[in-house]
Amino acid sequence: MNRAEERASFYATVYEAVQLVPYGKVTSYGHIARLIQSPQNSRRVGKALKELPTINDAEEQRSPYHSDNVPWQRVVSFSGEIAPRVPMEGCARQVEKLRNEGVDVDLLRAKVNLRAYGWFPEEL
DNA sequence: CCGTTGACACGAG
DNA sequence: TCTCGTGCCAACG
Repeated sequence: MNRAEERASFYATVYEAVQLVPYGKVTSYGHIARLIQSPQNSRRVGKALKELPTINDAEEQRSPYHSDNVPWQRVVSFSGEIAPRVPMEGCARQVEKLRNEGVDVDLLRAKVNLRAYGWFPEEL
């Protein structure tokens, strides 16, 4: 497998795992990494989500995964904090999406209570 | 080859 | 709780 193929494979695995996170629940980047048997790659999970195409770009990129069928908003930091990013707009969208599905978000800290909304199964 | 970056994790204090 | 330091690892210049 060359590098591009390895990357596509890794990303697809990440997206499939993220699709398993239940509506109204959240998990962490590190947990997704563990679920896909790649515990050292939590940072890369974030990278994969960052590069998740929009539904419009998906077709052109031949990608079956896009921001409308992968619940990217359900992945947060290990502390429950919603990862800040530039542009900050993305972060705000994540907060809104979570609130729309009933997840309480501490708006001041941009943080979710993992004890109430966390989803951390040992295995798939 | 090296240094820097980044939607991260985690344990010490 | 919260701040820091350290570990990780692909991607880029």
